Amino acid sequence: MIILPDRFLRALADPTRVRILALLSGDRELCVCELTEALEMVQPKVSRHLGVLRESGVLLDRREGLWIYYRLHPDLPAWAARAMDAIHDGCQGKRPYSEDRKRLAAMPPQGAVSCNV
Amino acid sequence: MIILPDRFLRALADPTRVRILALLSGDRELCVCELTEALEMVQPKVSRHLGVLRESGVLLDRREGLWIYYRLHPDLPAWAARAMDAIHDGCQGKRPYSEDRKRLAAMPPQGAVSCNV
DNA sequence: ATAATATATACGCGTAGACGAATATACTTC
DNA sequence: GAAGTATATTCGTCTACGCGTATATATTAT
Repeated sequence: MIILPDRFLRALADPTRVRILALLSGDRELCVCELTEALEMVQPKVSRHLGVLRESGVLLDRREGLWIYYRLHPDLPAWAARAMDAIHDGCQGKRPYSEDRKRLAAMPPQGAVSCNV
Repeated sequence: MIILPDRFLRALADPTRVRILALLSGDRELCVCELTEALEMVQPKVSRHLGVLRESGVLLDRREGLWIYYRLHPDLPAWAARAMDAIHDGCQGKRPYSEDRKRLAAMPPQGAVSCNV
């Protein structure tokens, strides 16, 4: 899928989606329930935003059993990857992104427990 | 003004604003009527979008007589400047950005004629 | 002061999009 | 196949926002 600047930037134009991307930056791969818990949001809300990012080509998903893992799309054009990197930097040490990371880090390793969604 | 990723990305979430930024990238400084003509849009529309970009801290304006010149805000944090650069790359050679540039290049030098807005 | 030019703002309208709640789908296990 | 778990989608509602048109503001020139 060809991703144009227009479409790409539209996809990033929501606070929740920026938080999701901040969590997925740096080659992380997370399942929906991990995101849901780290962001402290209800699952349908997270899924909807993931859907927007997926359909605009920013994220790629992969199913593994019951879980669906999301990560930055590996075929992102170079300019988009650079932009994501810059944004990732911009989120460093700022709220609510650092709190999200903290919550994520405090979670038991994936698969250890069932989701409580 | 402190510009957060959230706010920054919101400001870029419109096709017209991306076109404006593509024209202002690379240390260009343009007045409203130049942008209006290059984008082939009515003046109030351009002014409104410039206002959004100005109020979110992405652009800085400077008055010189009747004209008001806009440019990328020189105090943009490093991450935001990098993001702008990446986006600029993403616009290279694509429509409608290259057409906008072409129209801009074809215009008589600024100040040579009065605006026909 | 008046006119002319460049830019900004106000107003009313229509649409896109975000939300909560409910429900549907997909997969696994028993 | 029935139950349980993870994720996605639908629906109705509400708000944010972009648009066109008209008008206001600011500056310069006569």
